[in-house]
Amino acid sequence: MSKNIPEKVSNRLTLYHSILAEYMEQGIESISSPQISQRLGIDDSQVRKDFKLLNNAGKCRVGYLVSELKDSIEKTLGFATVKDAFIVGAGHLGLALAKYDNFNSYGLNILALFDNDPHKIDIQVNNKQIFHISKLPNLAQRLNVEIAILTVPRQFAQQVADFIIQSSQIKYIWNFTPAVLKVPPHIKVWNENLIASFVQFACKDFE
Amino acid sequence: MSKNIPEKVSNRLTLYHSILAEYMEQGIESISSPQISQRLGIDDSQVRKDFKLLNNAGKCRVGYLVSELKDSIEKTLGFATVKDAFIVGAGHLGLALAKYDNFNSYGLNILALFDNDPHKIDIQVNNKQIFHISKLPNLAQRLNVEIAILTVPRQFAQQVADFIIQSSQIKYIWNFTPAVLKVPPHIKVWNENLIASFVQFACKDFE
DNA sequence: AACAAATAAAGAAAAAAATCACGATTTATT
DNA sequence: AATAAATCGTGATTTTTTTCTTTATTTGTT
Repeated sequence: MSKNIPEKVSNRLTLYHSILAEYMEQGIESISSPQISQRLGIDDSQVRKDFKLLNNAGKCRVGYLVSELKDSIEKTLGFATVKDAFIVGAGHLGLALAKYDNFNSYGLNILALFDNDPHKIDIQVNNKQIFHISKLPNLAQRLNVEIAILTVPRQFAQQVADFIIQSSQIKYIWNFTPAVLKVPPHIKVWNENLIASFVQFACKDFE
Repeated sequence: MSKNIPEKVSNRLTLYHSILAEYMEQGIESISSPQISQRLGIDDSQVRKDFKLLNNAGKCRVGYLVSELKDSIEKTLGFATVKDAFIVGAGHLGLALAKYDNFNSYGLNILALFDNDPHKIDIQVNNKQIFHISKLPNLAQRLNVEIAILTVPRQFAQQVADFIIQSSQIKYIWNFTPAVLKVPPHIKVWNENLIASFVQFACKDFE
């Protein structure tokens, strides 16, 4: 479905999507590639190339239809395909993600949180319950969950990853810890590397 | 200093750095490119090419010296150059970042947090105080802070950005909100786009 | 001492991504 | 009606990034 969209393109598509949502709210019906490119500081032909992948034709001198374009992006990026996930680690970051501004409308459905701190157990966050980590394998199986969002402190990252990998059917780990996890080949890890992100930010723009 | 390192490379360098820190802790003195490449699931010649940018020679049949390599990465990515920053928005995400596992050792020094909720004012988080947002312009000037880390809810993102841009000397915004900010050309925004990140994760690995 | 295996180094080739350039089309303006 | 301006679409070009290939070096083994 969205397999053939390169990473960089899908990154830009989500930014376009956000701008389009804004235009929708304001009742603006069309948008041009230069408008978008200026907002994002990129080349306008880049924007058109990206839109071409969506098979969404624009109109000369007018631009693209906001609602059509927005729908196309949602279809292409699979926002309608719901993927269930658990958050592992109910610290500030875990709670922030549990409350994150409509992850749901992007296809990510967070079902529950897990932690090992007894004080946190059974608390509800944004309608999601916090369970003890020992309940994870059982619940993952019953609810058929394959994605874990790892938000524990760095020093526990590997052991918690080991635990969920060997005791449950979790196959995908979205890793928010700075640790580079060691995992078997059938487990896919996506590193949300905030340090790297900051370094890129810093390298790109400072003199 | 690190201007000429491409984004992708600096991203990988931080991952290498994390692995190297782990090797250091374990007292392992040398590391080979295949070891690293296997851990990260990338090509080994890629690793060597990256290291070549660091001007750090390896030794055939042995590999690279862990400590030398780690130092080189730190120098190249400017971890020693401290950049002061404010966190704007003391919600869960803001607090998570304020407590984040040694941002400091990567050159990011968070001085304080800001919020508009009276209940949060004057609380200390990880030795950093939370101030009312109205104090930001003054403090930014006195402390000479040019970086704001924006962690407010999406619906307030633009107005808060407008406020800090026009009332203070903030020049760089690390934007953790899903909003695509409208800013004047002299302001640099770096989007930490969690939605995009998830989409890439989802597109890359699911069938 | 000779040989085999692992690895770095470096250049070549391939692939991917971004930018440029220009023709075609549409809308607005004179 | 003619002209101008804005914008799309797209092929060509350039740049960047990744992968492949080969050679040389080092270490361990027979």
